[in-house]
Amino acid sequence: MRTAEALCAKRGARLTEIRRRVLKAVWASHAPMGAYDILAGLNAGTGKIAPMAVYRALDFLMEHGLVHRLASLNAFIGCALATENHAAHFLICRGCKSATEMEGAALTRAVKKTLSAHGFVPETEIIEIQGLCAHCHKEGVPKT
Amino acid sequence: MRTAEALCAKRGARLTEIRRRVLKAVWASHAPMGAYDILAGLNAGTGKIAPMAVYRALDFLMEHGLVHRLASLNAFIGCALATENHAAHFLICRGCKSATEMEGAALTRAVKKTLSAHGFVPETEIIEIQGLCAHCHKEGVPKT
DNA sequence: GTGAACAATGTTATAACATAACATAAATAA
DNA sequence: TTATTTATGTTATGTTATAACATTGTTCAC
Repeated sequence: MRTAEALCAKRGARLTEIRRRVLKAVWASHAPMGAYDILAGLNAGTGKIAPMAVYRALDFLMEHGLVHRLASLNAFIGCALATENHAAHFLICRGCKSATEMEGAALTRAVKKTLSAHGFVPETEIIEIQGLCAHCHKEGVPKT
Repeated sequence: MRTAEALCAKRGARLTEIRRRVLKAVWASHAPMGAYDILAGLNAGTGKIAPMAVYRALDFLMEHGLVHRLASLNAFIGCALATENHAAHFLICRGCKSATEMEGAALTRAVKKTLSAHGFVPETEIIEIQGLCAHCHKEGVPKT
C-alpha cells in the first residue's frame, strides 16, 4: 500500500478514496475478484457505489500497474510486482482459485522472438495458464 | 469443411446442421466474431435461433478443436490448424482486426519449462498478444 | 420394429460483465 | 478567483453468457 502511494505520488497520480478502497479489496483477496464482487464488498456497510465507479477505479489501477485483469476469468487481481509496467503472466489454479503471477524472463524472451519473426509489434501481452497448482495436483483435485 | 466432417466422423461426433452453420460462419470471417454476431448472421434470413444454440454449437466446436475462443475479445475464430488438439497462440492486430494463429514450438517449450519449474499442471493455455501486425505497423496505424 | 437411453435442440428467463452519456463536485493552475 | 481539468455521481442500457426445464431426434439392445 505504501508502494502504491509512493508510486502514485511519484507520477502525480491521485490515489483517491475510492481507488484506495478498490485496491485494498483486490489486495486483500488471494483469489481474483470480479468487478461486482469488489462492488459488493464496498457496498457491504452503508453502500451506494455504482458499478461505473469500480470499473473506473480498476482502469486507473491497471494503468498504473497496481492491478491486473485476467481476461480468461473476467476478474482482477492485485499486482505482485508493482514496480514499473511489466507483462503479466499468470498460473491460474482451478482447485484453489489462486492466480500466481510469474516472472517470465525466459518466457518473455521466447515471446519476443516469436513476435519479431512475424514482424508483429506488441502492445498487450496476455498469458494465462489454467490448470492445477502443485499443491492441488498432489491433493488429487478431480478433473472437473 | 471436409476436414471438419472427417474429423467428426472419425470421432463419432455429430456435426449437425446448426453446428455446421456456426462453423461455416466462423470460418467465413477472417476476423474473430462475437457469439451474437454469429447469431445475427444465422438469423439474417428467416431467423429464430436463440443465443443458447450458438453457444452450445461453439462449445462443441471448441471441444473438437475446430474453433478457438479469444478470451481477450470475447470472440471466436476458426482454427487454422484443425488437426489434433493443440495449444492456440494468437497475434491479434488492432489495426486490421485479424487474429493470426501461430505455431509456437519454441514458445510452447518455454511455457512448459516455466510450468514445470512451478510444478503446475496445465489444462488450458491462453496466449494472446495484441498489437499491430507488420502490415498495419508499416501503414502507420495510430496509437489509439 | 419397439422401447429405453442418450444426445441434441427449443424455449424462456435471467445472470454476469461492462460501458455510454450527461450531471455534479473537487482539485489544480493561471 | 475563476477557468480548467480531473474525478465522481447517476441513470440507463449494452453485451456476453448460462440456468433450467421441455421437446425432439438418434442410437442401440432386444
